[in-house]
Formats: sequence, structure tokens, C-alpha cells
Amino acid sequence: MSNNLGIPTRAENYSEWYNELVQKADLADYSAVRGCMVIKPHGYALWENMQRALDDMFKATGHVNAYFPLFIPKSFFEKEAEHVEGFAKECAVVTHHRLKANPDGPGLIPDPDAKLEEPLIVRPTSETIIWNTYAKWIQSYRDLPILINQWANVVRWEMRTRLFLRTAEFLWQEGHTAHATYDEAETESLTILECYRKFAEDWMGVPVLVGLKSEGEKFAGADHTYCIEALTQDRRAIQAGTSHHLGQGFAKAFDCKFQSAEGKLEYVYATSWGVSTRLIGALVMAHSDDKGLILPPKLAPLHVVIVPMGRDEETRARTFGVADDLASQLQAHGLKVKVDKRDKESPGAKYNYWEMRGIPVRIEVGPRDLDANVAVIARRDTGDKETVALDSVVARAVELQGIIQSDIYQKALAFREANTVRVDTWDEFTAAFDGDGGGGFVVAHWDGTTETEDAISAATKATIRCIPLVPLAPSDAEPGVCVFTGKPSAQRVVFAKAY
RNA sequence: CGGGAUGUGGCUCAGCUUGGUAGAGCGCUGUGUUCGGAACGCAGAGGUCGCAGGUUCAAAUCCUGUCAUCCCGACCA
Repeated sequence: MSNNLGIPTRAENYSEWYNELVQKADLADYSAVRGCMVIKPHGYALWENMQRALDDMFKATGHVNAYFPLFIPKSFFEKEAEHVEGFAKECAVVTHHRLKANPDGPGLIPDPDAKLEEPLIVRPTSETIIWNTYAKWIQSYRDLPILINQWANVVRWEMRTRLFLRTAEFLWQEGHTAHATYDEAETESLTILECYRKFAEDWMGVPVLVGLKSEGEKFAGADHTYCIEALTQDRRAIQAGTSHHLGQGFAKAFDCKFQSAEGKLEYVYATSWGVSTRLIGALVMAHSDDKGLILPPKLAPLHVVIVPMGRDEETRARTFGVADDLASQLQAHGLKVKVDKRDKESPGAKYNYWEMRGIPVRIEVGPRDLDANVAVIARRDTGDKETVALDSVVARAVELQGIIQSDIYQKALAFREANTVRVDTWDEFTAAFDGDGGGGFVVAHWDGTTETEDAISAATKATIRCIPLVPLAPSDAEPGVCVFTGKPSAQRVVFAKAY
């Protein structure tokens, strides 16, 4: 068994709490490579569950999976001006294809004779290689739409990294679609946005705001960007997914045209959309507590842990037997179950161990319970313990999965509501973002200009997280005056300090 | 890329001022007693003190250089 020391509380040091929790809950570890993390089996199992749910949604909406290269020729990158601007500063570049012994000392050096004619970029995102390919595939409106997703790793060379939230390499899915019309691409980007919302809320139990990014925050090269935004327990926003309507920008850059039914040559409309392992960070920050991780049952790699007790062989035979029996019954209900039979650990140590790892339900089976024909069930999210008749334990443990899934969502939703405020003056606005940590979601009027957005950001570190697609309150859609400039504003937008 | 700090068993750190046989807690291995919220005893394993030079009879300790990491700023899914 690994390290079982405690972690700081959220109140003591939220940032440290997160870092320690991610490691001690066995989600991830730092690696020998700067900025890159190792995703441990427990964390990866969580990611696999996320992938499965998302992949099913993509398939159900007509998408198929494919795979495009990790390396992208530098010249491809130079074709779309805004795209270059957005990503050039954080690209890893491959310049050689061979190493040789260093003639001037120990070790190896890139072989000067093996320099690539054209450098390759390690993909920070795949629009360019994909649109280069789509241009070959698309001739006619009959070839459209193309609805492809890929599960891949990407590299964005970040100055400062944080486990799951921002690392140089991360795992994600990126969908890339091609359409005959603007409206069809628009429908596509909104369809995916709805998948993301549904996944965040129904699977992760994380309530999200659904909205449009401002010009300043949109994807480099997009016509417009939609997003889902979650709130962490330290009251910061975290972007959990984005869906971009790319317009015809990439089609023009890669000369991707199709012949319409009327025989006219037209540029293709594009979308792209993605969610990453950052979702794991958002999940941790939304639900977990000072004892460790709290997982939503629908994504948990393990649903129930059973801790049998007993100091002598005879007692252990009894409790272990009952535990094994309960486990197989629970498995028959489709739950993943573990009986913790380690004999060097005390029951208390096992409770803490599994609580740190976020397992939704624990069943304690001790000799006193068996004498009374009961077992104790503890739920991870509230810590509540209940004594249940042995013949009702399985039904209750199954029932609790749904209850916990719903309760953690409701709790997170109540927290977000309690930390969403409307302000109308600059004094109120700055007061909301005063001090360390976040200030929750602040809903305020904005004059719609990038200049004002930048000035607000410079003054408060808060940025526009989104312009909600549906007003959070009916009055948010009423005109007003910008909180910063006093100029007319059509509607309120959501500000927050972001991860 | 600017400002600050730190590098000593797996982890957290002491030792450095004033040079003299490398330490503690946790974790790890074995073993016995334990077992209802982080059990205890006994016996063990494990460190070129970031790296390279220098001073010295002698360097974790003093000097120079270098590398790496962390924190604070500018950039970010």
C-alpha cells in the first residue's frame, strides 16, 4: 500500500489540496518529463469511462472515429493566419530524425546530416492536417457531411503546468466535421455542445453554463466558439469543453471546395470540438472534499468496496464469506465491487484508503453485524452510515448509486447558484473579484467590445467566460449599461476568474 | 523571458553558521501480537548529500561555475 498521509484541507490551501489529492487518490503522478504527467491506473480507468460515455454519444449522433498523424508539416500551420497566431508560441518542433554519438564529449546529439527538410510540428490540435486531407476527400456535395472524431494526444508547450488542468501533453478527443452550408455546421456545433452539457451534468454531476465565447476568447481561426463552463469549489470558472463553428476559414486555407447540386463550386463549412483530460480536473474540483476524491457513480471505476473484519480465523471465514457473497450479488447488478481482504491494514485504514480514492459506497461487514444479521453501509459523498438488514444490503447499495449521482449534482448546482451574483456598478464588480481565489460567476452588462473586455481583465483578472445561450435569469436579456464604460449593453454576460 | 527560493534514502525535512565516520519521522521488507475510523513490538533494507571544478590533511558544510525544480509576474484546453 502506498503513502497514506493526509492532505491539506481546502480551507487551508485549496491549490495544495488539489495537487496532493490528485496524487494520493492515485489519479496521476509527476513524470521525469517537465510538464508531462503519468496518468495512473485509477485515473486512467476514470478517463476510459468518460471516453466510453462520450464516444457513445458521438456515435449516436452519427459520428465515426478515425486517426490522423501526430506530426504536422510546418507549412500546413502557416496557412491559416489566426490559427498560426494562436498556437505558434506553444509548439514543439521536430527537426531531426536521427541521433549520433557526440564527437566532442559523452552522450548523443541530433545528427546534423539527418536534419529534416521541413520541420514537423507535434500537433497542438489537428485542424490543419485534417483539412489538408479533407480537401482530397471532398469533391461533391454527395461527399458531405463528413463527421469524424479522433481520440488522441496533443502537445501545447505551456510555461506553467498543473496536473490535469494544464500539462504540456494531454489526452482528448477532437471532432472535425465538414458541411455544405453554414446552417448545417451551426447545427452540428450546437448538437455537440448539447452532448457536452449532457455529459458534464448527467455523467460527471457537474452543472455547467452553456454559452458563446467572446471574440477575445474564441478559438484561433474560428468564426465563433461555444463552450461549457463549470465552477470549482474555490469559485473559479473552468472551461470544460468547446465546440467551434469554423466557418470557411480552413476550407479556404486548404482549398477545400465542393460542387453543389446546382453545379456551383463552393467552400466547405467546418466545425471542430473537443474535451480533454482536463475534465478530470474539473470533476475533482467540483465534488471532492478534505478526505479525498468523490466520484460520480456513473463514472467511478469501482462502485462498492466491502471491508470484512475479524481478528481470528473463524470470524474471518464468516465475514469474508458474507463479503464475497454480497460482492457477487452486486456484480450481478452491473456494479464493480472490491472486497478489501488485506490483513496488515486496520479497518480504519481501509476506510481512509478508499475514501481518498472516491469509491461511492462502502459496506462494512463485522462479526457484531453478522450476529445481528445486518451490515453497515457508508456513502462517500455525505459520510452518512446506516445499518441495513443483510438481505437488503444489495438493494440499498444499488439504490445509493443513483441517489449519490443525483445528490452530488444538486449540491454542486446549489453551490453554483449561491456563487452567482448580478452586479451593476464597477465598485460592486471589483469588490466581487477582490482578493485571492475566485469570485464565483458575476453576471454583468458589457458593451461588447474587446477593448473593454481587456481593460476589465487587466483590472480584475476576471474574464468573460461566456455569453449564455439562454439567459440565466429572464432579466439578463434586458438592455442595460456596461459595468465598466457605461455604454449601452444588449444583455448581461458571465465574468469569472478562470483556471 | 524578468523577480524570489530550494536541491541530503521512496516522501517530508534536520545537519551547513563554527569543515572531522550521514541523521529523524513517515513509507518499505521480515516477523509476532492485533483488527468497528489511519494498531503496536522486535529485527532489517535503503543515501556517489543535484552536477562539475576549487580551497583543505579532511567538504553535505567554505568558494566558483553549472543544471534542475518550485513560487510570483507576462501566455494558456
